[in-house]
Amino acid sequence: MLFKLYLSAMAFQKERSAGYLANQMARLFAKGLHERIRPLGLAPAQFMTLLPLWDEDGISQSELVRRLDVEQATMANTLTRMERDGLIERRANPGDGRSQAIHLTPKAKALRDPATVAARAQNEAALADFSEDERQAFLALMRRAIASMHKD
Amino acid sequence: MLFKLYLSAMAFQKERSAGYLANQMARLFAKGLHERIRPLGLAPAQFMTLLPLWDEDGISQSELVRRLDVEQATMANTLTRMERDGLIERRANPGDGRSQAIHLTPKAKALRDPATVAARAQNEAALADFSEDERQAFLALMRRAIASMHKD
DNA sequence: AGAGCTTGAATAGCATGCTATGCAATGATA
DNA sequence: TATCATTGCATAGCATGCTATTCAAGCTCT
Repeated sequence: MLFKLYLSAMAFQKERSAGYLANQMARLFAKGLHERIRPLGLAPAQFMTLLPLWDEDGISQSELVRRLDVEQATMANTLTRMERDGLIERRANPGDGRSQAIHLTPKAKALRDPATVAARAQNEAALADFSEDERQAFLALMRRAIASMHKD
Repeated sequence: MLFKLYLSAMAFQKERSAGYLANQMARLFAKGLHERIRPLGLAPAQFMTLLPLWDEDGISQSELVRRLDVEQATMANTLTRMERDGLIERRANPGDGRSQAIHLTPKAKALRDPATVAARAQNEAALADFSEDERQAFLALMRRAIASMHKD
């Protein structure tokens, strides 16, 4: 197997790299979603942060970090921008002086339907020519890759 | 089909959203790659930018933009950081006073092998439990989603 | 030649993410 | 109870990306 000796010198083809394609795909998803929800005054990370809050208002920042799997500092900054934009309020948590309860404003509550519709439309645009089986397979493969990288 | 009427009000489940999974997957790829190439003094976007340059030294910024599909402003900033880090030089292009030829330093040329090995290792970590067929299918599905979003 | 369009880059400003720190409120334990 | 560890957040600093703007160099066309 002589070719194995030359593996490290072989051209690294980005079109065949899962990481390269994942980056490009994620940027296109974010860009497309941003265009669709910009009229609502939302940015992608704000939409993502609203998802758990629409289901359960008043959870803490640390709970959001757990559910969305981003770093605490990232969430703190996103919440600051959402507060600035009138989407959330940080209220003192009576039970624990360290944590704050994140509450949605009426404005944020009203965005649930249109924002959800926009996000579904973006997913549909990406998977337009996928069959139902292909969609399920694609989601399953992404979940496995995520789980595999999470192990480290 | 009454349920259709309630589609917009249905919970948007992030685990079933291709865009959400793509974002999470891309972040994990970038984080893992960054850890692996940090000892080389490289960041992910710098590695990506080196790929076309290792194949063809001296191309222009606009050519890099075309090959890597990022915005011109993004590339300009990445190149500024790479110049700062001693990876590239911007030289005047004799044929066209507007463009500059991007040339690799010996330091950048020497990083080709170890950086390529690191990137392959990250892809392998993500796809560790994928069969060869699954890997090919995964890459093909990502390329199709990218192409579909590119149409807009 | 001169006006106007096109192209290649830089810069400003902002959103997302990450790591590293620092700090205050809790909790656990000797 | 005094000390130490843990937990919840904020902030600083930086890398990537994007849009919008500006500027200079080339090109076109009359």
